[in-house]
Amino acid sequence: MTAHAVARHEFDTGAAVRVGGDSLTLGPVELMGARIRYERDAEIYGEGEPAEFAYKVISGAVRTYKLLNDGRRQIGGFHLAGDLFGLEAGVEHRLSAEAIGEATVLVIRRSALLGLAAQDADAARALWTLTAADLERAQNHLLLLGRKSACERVASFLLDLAARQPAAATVDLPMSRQDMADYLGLTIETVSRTLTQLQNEGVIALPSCRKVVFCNRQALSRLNA
Amino acid sequence: MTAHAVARHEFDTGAAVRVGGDSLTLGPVELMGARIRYERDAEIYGEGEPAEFAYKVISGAVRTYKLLNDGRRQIGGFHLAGDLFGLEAGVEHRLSAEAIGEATVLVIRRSALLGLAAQDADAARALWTLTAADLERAQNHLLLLGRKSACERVASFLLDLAARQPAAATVDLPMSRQDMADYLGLTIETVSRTLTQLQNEGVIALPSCRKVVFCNRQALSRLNA
DNA sequence: CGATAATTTGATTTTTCTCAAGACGCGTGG
DNA sequence: CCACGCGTCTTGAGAAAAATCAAATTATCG
Repeated sequence: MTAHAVARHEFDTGAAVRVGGDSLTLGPVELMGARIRYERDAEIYGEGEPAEFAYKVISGAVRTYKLLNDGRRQIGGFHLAGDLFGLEAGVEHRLSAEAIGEATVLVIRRSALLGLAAQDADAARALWTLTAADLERAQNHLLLLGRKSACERVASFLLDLAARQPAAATVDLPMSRQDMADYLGLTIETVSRTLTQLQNEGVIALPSCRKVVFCNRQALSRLNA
Repeated sequence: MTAHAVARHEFDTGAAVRVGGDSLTLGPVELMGARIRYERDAEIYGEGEPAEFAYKVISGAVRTYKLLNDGRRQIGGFHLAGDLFGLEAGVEHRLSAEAIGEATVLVIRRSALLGLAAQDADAARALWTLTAADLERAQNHLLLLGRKSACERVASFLLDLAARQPAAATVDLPMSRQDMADYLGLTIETVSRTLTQLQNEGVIALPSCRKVVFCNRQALSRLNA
């Protein structure tokens, strides 16, 4: 597939729209979006709001989540540089989104995507495929929350994060223990204790609380079940 | 929307394809599928198998699930009469599917749907929307598994099931306690105890272990959080 | 350097799981 | 029609996992 096809049909707008660079001519102009910078914990959109835009992380990280009426939170996913989020088939956002630390995102008008999909079958297929990828992630997450132990959840999480980060030496945790807990269906104390336990077992090292080094990836994979 | 539009664009093949009847002329012929009957616990497809078909439940119920290597099971969803399942954007099934009790399903060739989507933007949009609906269900399920108590999980489950069943008087449980447990991320004992507890509190009645009567729907809704 | 927030650790409680036994339901065959 | 056997469901007691409450330690930021 050509670079142009990628830009048009997989909405890899990061490649198409090297905003700040000089390649604005690549990709259809409708896909251009403004770059927006959000500060730590800033809301990007709320659950139930009209889904006027989809987003792509340029730098930083974003969490999407749902709340129960008493404030309990379930984080659906963490979105790192290059990840798309907030794309909806329906008219409203089904989760809320917030910046974790400072984050820059590219904003893409949903109507532009819909218009493109109405014209171009490959584009429509690409939108479907993006949503299907979200679904697959959610289904794996269900297995984690429904059937894995705390230790297995943490191990799965670390491996997943590592697989998504280019730099392989040490994994960076852009999110707090609370965020991890709310993603893993645990408490911060359990997350912390589990990390400590993995460290004591020599499976990982924690040079700082936001950095993880894999000392025994095989042991982690076994825990991944 | 006309009946024809429904058939073409929402893949409501049950309406279009009254197989065994005489209305075979309704709807595009590609959407026709064979009716297949599965017996109790029969596998319809397995995780990782090529997704040659999508399915629609005609009668009975179907469970879709994932397994961990040691046999732990997470049920992703229960599919009742009228529900579509097994539709994939990618080339393989991401969960396994089995009949719960005896079930009849309509089989729809995936290539027919893809072909239609390639021709017809509305059809393509409908496929996307179906996958998005699955995603929404999965996201609500994540909140349930990650953050709700056993009692809240059971209450949510019963309300969800009731909302999907036409007959409002008593809710029918087509699945075993084990199936419920594997959907709710609990054990059969906890499910059973929770149902008993709700009965003792006067919130539900259990005329038989597969039937539930709501005695206090408001109390259930409160538990739904 | 100090204040504040985040993380870790400890003690205890709660929830849910596990193991075990008994009850119930259902189909089969006498 | 009833007895039996088998699978499912319920109930109980105890154990385990994770949550909660609390305090101490460490990191972060001005």
